[in-house]
Order: sequence, then C-alpha cells, then structure tokens
Amino acid sequence: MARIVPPVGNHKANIALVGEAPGKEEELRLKPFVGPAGNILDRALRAAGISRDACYITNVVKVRPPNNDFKSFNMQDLEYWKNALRDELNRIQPNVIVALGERALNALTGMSGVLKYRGSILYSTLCEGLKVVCAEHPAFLLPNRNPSDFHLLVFDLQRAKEESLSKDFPTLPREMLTNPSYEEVLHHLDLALERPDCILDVETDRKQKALLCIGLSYKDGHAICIPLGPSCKVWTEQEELEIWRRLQKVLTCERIGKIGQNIGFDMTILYRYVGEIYPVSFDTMLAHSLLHIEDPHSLAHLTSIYTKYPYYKSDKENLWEYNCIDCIVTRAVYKEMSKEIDEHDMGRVFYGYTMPLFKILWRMERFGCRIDTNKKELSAVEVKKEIEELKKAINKEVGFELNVNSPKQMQHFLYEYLMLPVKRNRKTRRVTADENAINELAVSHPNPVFDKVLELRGKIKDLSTYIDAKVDKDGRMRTAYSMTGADKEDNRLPVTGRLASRKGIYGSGMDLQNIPTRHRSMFLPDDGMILVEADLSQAENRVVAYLAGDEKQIDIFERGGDFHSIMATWLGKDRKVAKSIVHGTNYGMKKRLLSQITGLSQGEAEDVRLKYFKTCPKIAHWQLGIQSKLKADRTLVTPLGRRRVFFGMLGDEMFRRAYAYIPQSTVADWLNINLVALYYRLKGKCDVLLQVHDSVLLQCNPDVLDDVINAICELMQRPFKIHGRMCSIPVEVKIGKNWCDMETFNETTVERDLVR
DNA sequence: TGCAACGGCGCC
DNA sequence: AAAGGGCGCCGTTGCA
Repeated sequence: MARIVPPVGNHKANIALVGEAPGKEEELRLKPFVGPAGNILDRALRAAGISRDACYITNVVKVRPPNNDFKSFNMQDLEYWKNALRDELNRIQPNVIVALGERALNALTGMSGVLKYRGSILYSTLCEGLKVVCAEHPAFLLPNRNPSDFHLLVFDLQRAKEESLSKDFPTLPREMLTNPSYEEVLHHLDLALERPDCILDVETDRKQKALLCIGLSYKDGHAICIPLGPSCKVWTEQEELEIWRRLQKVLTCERIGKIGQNIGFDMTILYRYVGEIYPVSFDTMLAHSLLHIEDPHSLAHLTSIYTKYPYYKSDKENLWEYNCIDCIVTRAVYKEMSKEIDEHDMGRVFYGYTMPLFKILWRMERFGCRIDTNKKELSAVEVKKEIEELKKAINKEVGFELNVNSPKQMQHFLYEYLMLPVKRNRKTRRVTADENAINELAVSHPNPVFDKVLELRGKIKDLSTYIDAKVDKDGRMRTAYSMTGADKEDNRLPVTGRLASRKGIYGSGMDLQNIPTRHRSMFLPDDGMILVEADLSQAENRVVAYLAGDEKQIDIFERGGDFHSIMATWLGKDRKVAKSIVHGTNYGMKKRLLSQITGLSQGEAEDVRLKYFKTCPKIAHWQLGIQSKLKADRTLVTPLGRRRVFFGMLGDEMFRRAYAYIPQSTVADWLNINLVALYYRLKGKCDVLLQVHDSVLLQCNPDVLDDVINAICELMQRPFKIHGRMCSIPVEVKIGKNWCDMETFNETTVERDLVR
C-alpha cells in the first residue's frame, strides 16, 4: 500500500526544494529527503548557507514508486501529482523553486536535460510567474554515482539563495544585430576599432568546418553577427571584400585584445581569410582550465557558473542569433573570469605563461614539419605487401579467415576454438586477447601462429596510424595541441598539465606525441636547416627524488652519476631491471606487474621492491604523505603551482594516479615554461616544430646552432625550486637530418655535420 | 551511413 | 586478491 510522504518545512519559505519521489528511507519516516540523498542535500544546504528550516521541501510525486523506478508511474498518475504540486506551490508562493533532478525540472518547466540546465534560472510552466533554479538531484551525487558534482549542487543552491530575495528574474541584456545591412556592418566595425577588446566567435558547419558567420561583441550585452563564408549570399563581391578588409583591421589591430572561448578554433578557421589574429588577450576556456582544471570547460558550463543566462545551446535553428548569444555570454564570462584571475593572483601565470604558450603552440600548429613523402609512400607499399603475406600465412595456419584486429574473433579463436585458458585484463577483469595475453599463452601453450598474429597487428597499426596519416598538401605534417581537452574524447578530461596532440579540425595531421622512433625518419627539417631535439633527461625520476627529498637519489643526480647503474648495484640487479623496479615502484606498481615487466619471479620482484624502499625510505614516505594529503583534502599542488582535486573513491587506484600526477605535470609545466622562454629568446633564429612532453624539437640554420644550443642549455637547465630545494634538470641535446637518426650533440658531431 | 563504445596499442 | 599513470587513433561491432 503506497504511503503518502507529505512535504515538510516553512509555509512562508522563500525557497522551495522539489525532488522527484520519496525513497525507501523517506517512505519509512514519512519525510522527504531524509535518506542518503537527504544527507547530501543537508550538507549542500549547509555549504550554501541555507537553513533547512527556511525551505519548503517537497516531491513531484508523494508516494514511493514501485522498485524506486519513477518510470512506473503512468501519465495519468503523473498528471494528478503535477496538478497537486501546482496547487501546493501556488499556495506557498516561494520566490524561487529549486528543481532537484530531471523529473522535477520536467514537471516544473517542461524542459529536459538536467545536466544541461543545472544552474539555469527558468520560467515555471507549471506555476506561472514563479522562478525555477535547476540543480542535480542529490541522489545523483552519491559516492558511487557522481560525487564530483557536489560543488555544483552547492553552487546552484547559492544561486537559489540569491534568487530567493525576490520573484523578479535577473535582467539579461541581449542586444543582437543578426542581419545587419552593409552600412551597419561597417559602422559597427568602426565602433569596434575604438574599443580595447573584442569578443570573437565563428560558426561553421560541422563536417567541412566551412565558415558560416562571424560574431563580434565589443561592448557588454551587445553583439553583431556578420554572415560570411563560402556559401554566404548576403553581400555583393565588393561588399564582401570591403567587410573582410575592415574585419582584418579589427582582428589584427595591436590595440584590440581579441577574446574568445577556445579561440584557437576561430583563429584556425579565419587564418585563410585574415591571417593570424593578433593580439589574443584572453581565452575563457584556457583561463577556466587554469582555475578549475577538474571542471568541464565548455561554454555551456562556464555560462552556468559565471552568468545568469540560462542554457541556450539546444536551440541552434537561428544560427545568427545563436552566434550573437555566444558572443554576449562569452563577454560576460570573460569579465567575471578576469576578475577571478586577479583575485587569485593568477595574472602572472595566465597572461605571462598560459596565453603566450597558447600563441606559440598555435603557430607551431600552422608551421608543421616537413615530411619525406617519397619515403612515406614507399614504406606504405612495402608494409601493405607484408600485411597481405602475413594474413595469408595466418589464415593458412589456422584453417579459416581470422581477422586479428577483431577482439571478438580473436577471443573466439583463442578461448573457444583452441580452448586455451581465458586471460583477463588486469584492470577491467574482462576477457582479452591483447598482446600481453597472447604472450602469456605463448609460454604455456606454444603455437607458431601467435608470433605472426602479433607481428600482423603491429604492421596494421604501423600502416593505419603512422604511415597512412594524412599529410597536408604542402607536404607538411601538422598537429593540433590541446592545453585543456575541450574536444575531449570519451568524456575524459586531461588533468595533468601535459599537452595533448591530435588531428587537426580539417582531418589532416595526427597525434605527434606517439610516433615510434622507426617512423620518425619521415620527419625532416626544411631545406638548409638542421633538427635540434632538447630532452629533459630522466626528468620524472629526478623530480620524484626531489619531491621525496631522498638524499641518496639526489646525491647521485647532482654528482652526475649514472642513476640506474648505481641503483642496480644497490639493488643487486642489472641496470634494466633496476630501472623498471625504480620507475614502477615510484608509481605504486606491485609485485605482480613488476615481475611481468622485469622477468623476475613475483617473489624476487617483491624482494627488490622492498629493498628499494629500504634503500630509499623517503620514497615510501613521499607516497604515504600523498595518501594523507588526499585523505585530508583530496588536493595536490605541484612545485610549479598546478593544483588538482581528486574525486572518487579514496584507495590505491587514486593513490597511484596521485603518485604519477605531480612528477608528470611538473615536468610538463617545466618544459612548457622553457618552450615559452626559448621562443622569445631565439625568435627568428629557429622554428619550434614539436613538443613531446619532456622534449622539444626545433629546426635552425647550422650557423646559429651554437646560439640555439647555448640558449637551450642556459634556460632549460636553470634551477627551480622543489620543496624549498633547488633542482636542475640536465638537458640532452641531439641534432640530426631527420628525426630518427639523431646524434647526441658535441663539438665533433657538429663539425662533421657542417662538412657534409 | 554515421555514431558511440570498446579493445588494442603507440609514446612519455 | 591485485593493482603504475597520462594521452589519442585505429578497427570492429552494434545500433539507429
């Protein structure tokens, strides 16, 4: 028998909280929000400075749904409860209603998509004249769901508190010029020329990235959308030419800071029309990734946090209007964010490092690297042939067509056809036929086909990923760097401070941070130039030694000894094993995997691991310190000031991520800081081609090689502080005629090279 | 045909 | 009981 859970709270409340339906605990105690979700709500209310007694708390449906499944209510039931809710809220007349979760949002406003609308201030369609603030349902924030969104609930409740002062809606200026005449365009571009900054946002089609229109906002609450691009029929040829000319004047005017959300995209689109846009003073996405690295950096999210404009990204049917709103909102976001940067004293980092690095990376993306296209085509032919032969051999050996790239077919082949013992992925615990599994099977159940399978997979990877990568028409390979992960893949956000490298928006180019050495011979310097690679040597190990404050390790590094050889003698193993043990153990690896990567037995591996901790006890201390820091506030800060909050379950998995985080991001930041410094020091003397996490690839004229290498050594090896102690990371400089055959620099190699 | 999820694998 | 982390791209598969 369904029991009705009545609302609770103050009938004169200015804030009404509306959930979906009672749960088990609520039904038992006949009160809304008293179970686990209720606890979360209470915590969030406290954090937002709202007293529960000052709220009226209710649910859309007052009875617990069978199996807690809201969908089991039919339309009639829902209508009944919605009517009851309308009467209820109209009696209370709160200044603001908080819709907690999808069902409440839907009942109160008719909208759907709570993750999009959270933070938005909306008109209630259920109770006319009343104002709704949308928030995620507390049950959605339980530890096993999405605990990292808790702060968003707090934020939305704070917003509700502000809005509870009156029934009025916030005023949101939106002066939009969506279909301007030619004269209006010129007039507004003239006005823009008088202003110190200008928001820029272009719209393109999704596939070709063909330009559709350009939006500008040179003052608050105002925007103009100028239709332009290959399919634009608005202007005469002459008008269009003049608009581009005036536009270029604004976009390249020294006095006008250009501002945008992920403005690198707009710069890339407009490059063919106006060249490089300059100066770019502020990117809201980059600023946000600096201030709140663990949050999403989409404009939709920024809008919900920094402005009171409601979510608008779902209606794109009027593109010009949409373009204008984007600009107006970006300006509002920009103003708030620039204040936040000043308040947090991040100006030096943001304007002096983040934005310059962004500019340099954008130029590197344009510049690209010359490719030996001949060689590339030849090896394509060769590898294709090898693939065909391997395929034939494998099919002949197994007696049927086997696609080694199909996990499904491979699992069937190994575990059903050959009836071998099933191997699982250690992390996911799922059945796998990956390289590791096959290698293990090859030991227990030798079969000549295994080697061929792995070889074939390798060749297919070589061909598809590296050899077939699309070179631009000018024979150059390009990449797009991401400092934030705005175009995130699989919903993962990069959080390390490392750059990501990927294909460009037009589909050419590739990730240039994972090229196997043997494929690097395709990468050439331009005519008359020489490649210079500067590598931070053993950077992560070094940083770990300083972070842990391990005197023994620091001593080896500072004396310039061969770290791994010395560790090898201490641990009583050969150099290679010692290297793996140290590296793996530093990052939380345990005996099983250590034994796998070293070839030792698990018992031996464990012995060496413990011996390493005994030899360098500070390493274990360091790890324990990280653990307690995470337990205390889930936050780690690197020596270079990068901060990261860790969400999710406290445990070894998080600890391992945390061990890796600080050295990884410290090295990345240190390299990038030096990339900026090098760029300005060597301006005109060299071209920066690539950044690969702990190394940079440059090209320069051989006559300035000395200058270049001196600058590299001077800048990159300068000491910086880790835990109050100065640490210097040596640089290994290599030079070469292609990126594969690089020789460590010393005087004789230069001379030999110059003679050639 | 396009898309998302997944398995697999390249480098630092 | 056992467990490095961080990225992006390709091919397959299943679904719309």
